[in-house]
Amino acid sequence: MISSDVIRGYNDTIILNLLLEEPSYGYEISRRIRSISEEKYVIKETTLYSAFTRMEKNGYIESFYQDDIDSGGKRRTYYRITDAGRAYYREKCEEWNLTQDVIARFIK
Amino acid sequence: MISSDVIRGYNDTIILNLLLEEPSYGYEISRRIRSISEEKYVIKETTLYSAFTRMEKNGYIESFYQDDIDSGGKRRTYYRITDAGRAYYREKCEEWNLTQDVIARFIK
DNA sequence: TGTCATACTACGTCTGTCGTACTACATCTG
DNA sequence: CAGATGTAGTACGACAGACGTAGTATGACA
Repeated sequence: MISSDVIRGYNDTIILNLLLEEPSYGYEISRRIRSISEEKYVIKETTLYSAFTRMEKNGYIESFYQDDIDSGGKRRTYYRITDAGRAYYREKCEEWNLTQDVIARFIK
Repeated sequence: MISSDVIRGYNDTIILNLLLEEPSYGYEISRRIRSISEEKYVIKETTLYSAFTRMEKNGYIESFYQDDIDSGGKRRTYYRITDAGRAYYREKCEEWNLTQDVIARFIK
């Protein structure tokens, strides 16, 4: 099991990747990261929600409220990726590929 | 070009990798990282030297002084990897492989 | 003589993650 | 009916690693 700390700097990218498909909210994002990573990575709540705040401030995502019927009319904060967010995601993907390549030269 | 920040947490691993072969000192490590990465990664001096301090404190490396003839008898601080350092390096390599695999699932 | 390369050290700042704790509602279980 | 568990967050302070800036000191080279 991995900690958010070793993924530091790429939590935002992971979240944006999931928001590419459709708007979502904290708890769902959290569960999806967990299942996609096959339980290898469980993001901390504080890490997740502070990423939302930061990314909304940076204009990478936008929030809106939605009262879902299936959860007994519970109000959730949904997030939607913006064009700036999509651009940032692409940049981070390129950066990641470079980084990965560099680190690989020093790892056995 | 990559910053030390995106490699955060793996600078120590990179340094240890170079020390696996033979003891070395700051400036040389710096140049080797630069050349091995083909100028893609240039570690900051402060990052490098604080990594030395941290790793010596953790027992992963040991320092010794050597007055080199080829550099006009200049005194350099050399570092040598310890057994604990080798073990730590192996752990970090495994962690890296896991992390890489997880992040890859969220990167296009 | 001055600039460049070498070889560091000191100190304070910043960012992202973490730990802990707390709220609130719904559903499930004994 | 109570209490545990799952859902869906918020608040706040601590911490570690990287960064920026600056300064020291030596030797080589032009």
